[in-house]
Parts: sequence; C-alpha cells; structure tokens
Amino acid sequence: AGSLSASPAPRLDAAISRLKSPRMTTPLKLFNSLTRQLELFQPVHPGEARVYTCGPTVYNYPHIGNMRAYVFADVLGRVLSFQGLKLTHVINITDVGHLTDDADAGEDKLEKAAAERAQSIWDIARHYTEAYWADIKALNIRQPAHWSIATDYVPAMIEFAQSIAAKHCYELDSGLYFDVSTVADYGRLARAATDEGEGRIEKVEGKRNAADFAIWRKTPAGEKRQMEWDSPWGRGAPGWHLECSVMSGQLLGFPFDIHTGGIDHREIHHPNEIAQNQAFCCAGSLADPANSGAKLWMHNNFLVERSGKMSKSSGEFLRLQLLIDKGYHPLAYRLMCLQAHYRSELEFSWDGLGAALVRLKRMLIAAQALRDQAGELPAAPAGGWTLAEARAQADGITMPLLQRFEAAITDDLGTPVALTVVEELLAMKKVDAAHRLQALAAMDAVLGLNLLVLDRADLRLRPKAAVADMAQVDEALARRKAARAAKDFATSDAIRDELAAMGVEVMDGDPLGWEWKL
RNA sequence: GGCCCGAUGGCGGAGUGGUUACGUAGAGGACUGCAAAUCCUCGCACGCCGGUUCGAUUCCGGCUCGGGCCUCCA
Repeated sequence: AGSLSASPAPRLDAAISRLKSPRMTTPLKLFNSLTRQLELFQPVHPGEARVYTCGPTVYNYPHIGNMRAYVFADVLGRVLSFQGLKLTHVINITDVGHLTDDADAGEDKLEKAAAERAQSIWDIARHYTEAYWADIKALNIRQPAHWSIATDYVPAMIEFAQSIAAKHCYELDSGLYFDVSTVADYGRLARAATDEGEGRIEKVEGKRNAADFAIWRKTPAGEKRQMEWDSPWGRGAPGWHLECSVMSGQLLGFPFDIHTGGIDHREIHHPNEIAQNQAFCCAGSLADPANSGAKLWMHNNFLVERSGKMSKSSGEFLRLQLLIDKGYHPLAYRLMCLQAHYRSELEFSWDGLGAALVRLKRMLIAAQALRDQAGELPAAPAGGWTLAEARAQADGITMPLLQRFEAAITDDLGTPVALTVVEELLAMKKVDAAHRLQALAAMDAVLGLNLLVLDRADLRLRPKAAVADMAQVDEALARRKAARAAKDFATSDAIRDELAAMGVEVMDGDPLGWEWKL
C-alpha cells in the first residue's frame, strides 16, 4: 500500500523545515537500508547517537576492502559528533570462530587457523585483533566507546537465547535453531529473503524453514574444541548472529539509533539479527523490525578489483600494510574511500591510489601554507568542533563554504562533494587565513585527513623495495648539491640519474628536495 | 533458478530535466641551468533503442553488458 501515493520527499522536506528553525544544525539525512529511503536522523535519546558497527572476525588480517567499512562508520560517527550529538559507538570483535563452509557444519575458522599455525586459538585471535587495531589507527579512525569482544559476552548470549528459546527456537542434534516464521516480516531488510527452496542453502536435516539459522552450535559428539562453553543445549559455541544482537543490546540498549556494516550483511546476518531482536524485545514476535533493535541500518558498498571482489578465501589479498610497504601513506587510502560515496562500489587500482596520494599531498601543501600564514589556531573546543562552534567562528568568506560543506555531509554523508569544498577553501590564497584555518579545522574534524597535523614530509614513506639506504641517498644528494653550487651541471645531472636508479627523484624547486618514486 | 544493483571524459568518481562536479592523467603557461615538484589556465563524458517532454545524461520501458547476494565474508 502507498506505493503510488505521495512520495516521501515532501514529508521529509516538511520535517526538515520544522527542525531547522530552533537550532542552527543542518538536519542529517541518512539512507536506511530497511526502507531503502533517505530518512531524517532523529535520535532515540535526545542529544545522543548510539551506533553499532559489525566488526571483524579475527582469524586473518583485514584487507583494505574490510577497512572501508570502518572508514565509513568513522565518518558517520564524526558527522554525528560534528552535529553536536554525544556519540556512543561500539565496534565488535568476533573472536568466536565462524565456520568455514555452510552455516551449520564444517570447520571453525579460528580453530582451523590455530591448528595450521600450531598456536592457541586465543593467540590467533589476539594477533589478528592487534593487526586490525593497527590499521584502524593508521587510517585515523577514532576509537569507539567500546570494542566489544564476543567471548566476553557468551554468558549473556546464553541468557538471551534462553529468553527466546521457548517461543522462537527448536533444538536439533547440531544445535538450537531459530524459526524465522515466528517473527513478523522476516527478511524485510534483505527484501524477499523468505523464498524457500531454490536457494543454495545446504539442507540441514530437520530445519523447519530454509532460512532458519543456528543460535547455538553444539560441539559434535566426541570432539573437543579450544573454544566452547556449557549451555542448556550442550557444550558448544554461540551462533554468530547472536553475538551482535547481544552486544548491541547490552551496550546500547534497544532500540538504538544506527547499525552499520558491509552490504553483504544486508542479506543474511542483519535480517537474522533483526529477527532475534524482535523475538527478544517486549512485543515479541509481532515487534516491528524497525523498532526492535536498530532504527536505522546502514550498509557500505564494496571495494572491488578488476579480478573481482576481494576475498579472504582467495589467498592473497590487499592489506593496508602492503600499501604502506609500497610507499603509499595509509591516509591516501582513506582519501580514496572518501572520494566515492559509501553506497557506491569503489574500484581499487594502484593508479587510483596514486591519484589519491597526489591529491592528499597537494591538499597538505596548501594546508601547511595556510597554517604558516594563520599562525596558531585557537584551541579546539573540548570534544572537538561542532557545527555550531564552527559557524560561530565563521566570517563572510568561510560561512558559505561551511554551509556547503554541511549540506554535502548531511546529505547521506556526501564526502565526495565535501572534499571539493575543502579544496575550494584551500585555494583561496592570501585571504583571511585565520578564518580559513578555523573552517578547515572544522571540516577536517569530519573528514579525518589530519590536514592540520600532518606534514607533507610525513607522506614520504620509504618503499620497502627501495634499494638505497638513507646514508647513500644523503651522500648522493650532498654531492649533487656541491656540483650544482659549482655550476657543474654535467656532474649534477649524472648524480640525478644515479639517484633515479636508486628510486629517488630530486625536486630542486621543492622544499622537500626529493621524493621516493612509486 | 531467485533477489538486487550498476553502466558518466584515458582512469577514478559526484551530480542534475535546459548552465561548471571534482580528483588524477593529458595539453599550454609561470618558475627552473635543465628536469622534477609547485602554482595558473585549458580540453575531454554521460552504454544502445524507444517513450514522456518545448527540451533528457538526468524520468519511464525494453535491450546489451557488467557486478553483487542467495555459503564465512566489509
């Protein structure tokens, strides 16, 4: 019903204009995967924003495509903070193993990795958690309020499962299963995931519906796993959908504002999470999906490669550390992500990453000039810049730019357009440096490119494959400098070739002097 | 087989019913002993066929091609 009645746009506009008057804040529009529409963000708790982000399963290194999800969630969090909301962000770490093949059998990924490496499963999890956190830091992703570690919540998961078991679950030999027919509107997020039969879901004997999923996985008789817990349904491990429902509910309370994750989760993991939330919530099976757990579900699209989707199972994959080893600053990758809208697929290529690096370099050069010109910036207010504060500091030149920046960023996180506003700001040379620097600080608080902190020289990362050591480079540069001073250009040019062979490019007219060639 | 999405300049990537995205690459200029870097300026596009419209890259339909999910995956 209502499919051809009034489009949502006028209602949205009306709501926006209502909100606009009292405060100066630009209303935030976000795309809700549940309704597949832009919606006005209205916090569950006034003045607050509570966000849950599906985090990594730590049995392997994250690849840069994984990291796109956290760059996206970080920008979302920064925008919410920028709006003056008190942000509580949770990212989970799934250290309970997932299974290697179908949903209900097969090897546990963590157990498998542990066996292959002859290490404890806990060591494996810690190792990859730390690798993930290193990437988070390198990408200038802000620390969430909580990193929720799944294994810390197993008792809570059992409790949760017990509370829904009678009405919504049934037990099989392999575990406790959730009956998706017991909740209203199952699969609304995925759109028509209720179809049965033709799917490729492997049959589990006894399942009532093809889409039913495990809440608790029993350890097969005679086997012993490194990670297993006692439960009313026998020794085993929680199903992975359960983890997110429990941790988000415990740390943020139902209902909370926004749940984020990769677009792949829209089809299976999140519908199942929603079903669990519905079962758990007071209204039980009839609860509206949109009111049971998160109000708003947001999904970032994939980073893709010509060879297809980056996959952990396809062997070699792109790690952030690989980019760094090749001499690309990690924030160039962040910028690459920001250049595209989070809901669009983004094509990865080394050329594209190089383009982002050049762009970042030029932005930094301009930002540095601005810093030199403007001098000390007044300290940022406690808790960082908000829109209201940035506007209070703005003048006739920066105000319109700030407004355009806000318009872009509050339109479902329009980072590509927001970046062009930053560049416009930077290009207005010799005009009102102090105000421009303040505006830049506010904008960078959202984008997180560290434009006020990074030095251009920070981008000069030595590629791992570079053959020359610094002593050699310095020595050659010194010799060349002497030759140039003596106007011995033949020698000078010969040394330049020598340096080029070492992977070093000289730049005489540039304060930096030289650069590694990528 | 089911569900869904996309197709924009060399590459990446926004947006719009009638006018400029932007970045990078490329071209020209300034600077430089030369080159590079930097700065300035400039070209370059809207998959195909219909329809709606005064007008469509933008809306509708079809086609072609590409991709995703349906199995752990951001």
